[in-house]
Amino acid sequence: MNNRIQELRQEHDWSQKDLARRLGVSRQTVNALERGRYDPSLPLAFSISKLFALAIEDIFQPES
Amino acid sequence: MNNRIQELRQEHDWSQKDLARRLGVSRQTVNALERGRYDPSLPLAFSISKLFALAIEDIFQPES
DNA sequence: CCCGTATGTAAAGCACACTTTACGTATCCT
DNA sequence: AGGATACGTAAAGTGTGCTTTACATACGGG
Repeated sequence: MNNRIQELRQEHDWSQKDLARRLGVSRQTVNALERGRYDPSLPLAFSISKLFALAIEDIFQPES
Repeated sequence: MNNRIQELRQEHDWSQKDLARRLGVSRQTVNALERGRYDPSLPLAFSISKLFALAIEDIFQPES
């Protein structure tokens, strides 16, 4: 699962810490998501989607 | 997180077992999702979304 | 009555999503 | 040089997503 989190975060000039705070998760979680270490839960994916005002499908793309 | 899985499955006249097979998960997983025992992983949410040809947002709605 | 199908649920186990604490490196500013 | 900020990562712990096996109930068709 690829995602555009880092790209979107940088467009907003937010640090990982800033984004983490806005999402209510730890900075390490944001880092892990950006680096593709794991996928977010569905609720967290919705939070990200709402924060960036984009559809989940516009932020996350399944591998194949 | 509410979802319309049962409704969509029934529209297609599929048993939980049928749906599970199409999604590549166990019947118990489909049952648990329909009954709201837990949310699917993001990859599984995408599989469901593709199977029913609907956006994730049209199948899953965050509680608040 | 029996059999097959559909559904709900439980227990045990594994992998992953996420946390806190902590440490390392790089960069920038004074 | 020193301090602040940003990022990457590791280890240990908790809870959840999903599996397999298994059992129970209900229904419909022979």
